[in-house]
Amino acid sequence: MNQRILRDFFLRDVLEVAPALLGKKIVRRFPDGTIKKYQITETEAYRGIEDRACHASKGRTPRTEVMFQQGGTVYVYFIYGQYWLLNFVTGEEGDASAVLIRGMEGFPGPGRLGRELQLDRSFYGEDLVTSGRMWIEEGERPVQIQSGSRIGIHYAGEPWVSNRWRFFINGQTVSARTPD
DNA sequence: AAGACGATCCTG
DNA sequence: AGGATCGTCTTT
Repeated sequence: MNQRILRDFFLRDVLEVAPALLGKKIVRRFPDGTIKKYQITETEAYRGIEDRACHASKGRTPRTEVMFQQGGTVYVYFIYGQYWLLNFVTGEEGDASAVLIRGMEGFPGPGRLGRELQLDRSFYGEDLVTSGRMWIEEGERPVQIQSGSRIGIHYAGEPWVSNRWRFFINGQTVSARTPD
């Protein structure tokens, strides 16, 4: 039941992992020792260097470096001077794909969940399979999964802006803007 | 060295 | 509708 998700889960195509994460729980052990679990409600897939919306499409830089590691690695980045966004690397080493965690129960929105989880630079490169402060556990299987286009990537152009690579659980609060 | 901008959120 | 706020990348 409270079973940690292991490496194999993450070593698949990001388009399999992103919807499969819905309903699973992010488990966070905070610095004071308390442990909280949050059900994942919304995700987005970013699929390697060819995906113009994916940060890895800019190549290997200090920022994108961990995206090229094996699945199960955490990729966090700081944006708009305020928010740490949470991503899980997927696939084999070199695939450079990742899932953006866009919402979790009670905390819709990637910025808000990052704040709740008290993310910071130190999570860059964290391993979800071995970490003692953040990992993933099994959860409820979603009744229905919906999809839509990804948010905030207008610059990417076709087909990337139109690919329905955002996934969310039916009935859950989702990101602002029309859930086409 | 300087400028532009972003996988966001909050306020008015 | 617009401001906050700063790391990263691009351009000089």
